[in-house]
Amino acid sequence: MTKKSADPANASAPAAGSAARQVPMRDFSRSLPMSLLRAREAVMRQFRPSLREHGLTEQQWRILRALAAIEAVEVTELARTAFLLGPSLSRILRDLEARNLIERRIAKADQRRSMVSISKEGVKLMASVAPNSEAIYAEITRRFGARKLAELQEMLGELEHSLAGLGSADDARAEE
Amino acid sequence: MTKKSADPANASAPAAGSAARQVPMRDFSRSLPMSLLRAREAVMRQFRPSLREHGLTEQQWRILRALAAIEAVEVTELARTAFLLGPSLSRILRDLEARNLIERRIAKADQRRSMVSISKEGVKLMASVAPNSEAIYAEITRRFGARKLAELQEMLGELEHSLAGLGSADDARAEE
DNA sequence: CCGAGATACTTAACATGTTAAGTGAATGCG
DNA sequence: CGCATTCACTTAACATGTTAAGTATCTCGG
Repeated sequence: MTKKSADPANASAPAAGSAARQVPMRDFSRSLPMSLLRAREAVMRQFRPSLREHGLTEQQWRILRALAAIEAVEVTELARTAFLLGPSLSRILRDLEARNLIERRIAKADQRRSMVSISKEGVKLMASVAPNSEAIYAEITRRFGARKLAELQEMLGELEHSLAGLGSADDARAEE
Repeated sequence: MTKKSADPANASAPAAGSAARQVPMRDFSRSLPMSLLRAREAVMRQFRPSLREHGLTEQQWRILRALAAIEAVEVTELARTAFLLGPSLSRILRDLEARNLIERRIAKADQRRSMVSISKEGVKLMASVAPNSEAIYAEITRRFGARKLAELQEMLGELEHSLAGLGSADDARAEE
């Protein structure tokens, strides 16, 4: 495990065509999406092993947490809360229901909607996971600093807000 | 757009088996992983349509960008640069090679390693995508503010750094 | 009433994330 | 030299992300 071939820092000879040089791009490792991806991965890396011990994925855990705070929700509303796309949620709910961690019933007023709620078993599972999860979060907070953490989340919220309504709604360009 | 706000006619009866609200945790929507996820999604939502028009996924684009800066890399090194796991990279490289966007050859000194490089077609494709991509990035920067963006990325880097070496190496707790 | 359009999901299809196992090639050590 | 280890990937298997269709239900104008 010595050095990995060359050092890519300098040199940077764009090889074949000069097309790449005509459109110079930022150092890709410093792009915002990459920064966000790496930071999130660094955080999730802490939680995954604990969740895995309880047979839960990150998304399943998100759903249970979202359900724990309310009586029942429609699937669409749950998708927004847990930040999952409909198809993902649909699959996960099917599995969680098969494991008896959640319950569903059709809304009486509207046969299209189904109301989802956490089951007693789901609550028990949560109770066995939550302490560990909270401890990990506390350690992260301790390492990074509570104040900085709040600042970071504030900035993330602002970023999200400043991009709201750019590409989310179809801009109806009629450009085809 | 009928409002779905409060109680949709069924008045959400206290529900016989409702087990919610028994495991107190932080408001889950304010957790760090969720903040990071939402922020990243808000950003990527801007890029995906453009990439899609060129038949590229986000990950494929990351790989091409990483390759554009160098002559050739080993797969393992590329995985680190593009922040992809081995198996994902393996599949994507197979597809990119089939599309003639990259090239591969076995390293002479070590038959296990394969050196990957971008092809001329790959460079051409990049040249057709990069301007649009840069424009989007510029717009994001404009909206959020260049200084704040730099600050944010600084903090993300610190977060990543402060968590380095927590759960990455197996802690061999022997706690079971 | 009725049928066109909107809603609330669900399925399908393809691509990636994630972990575990497999394969072939180098290395190190007795 | 022989062979167990380690390495550098690749496959496999399952779960989710992402977009497009499909299905049943509801709403509303005529």
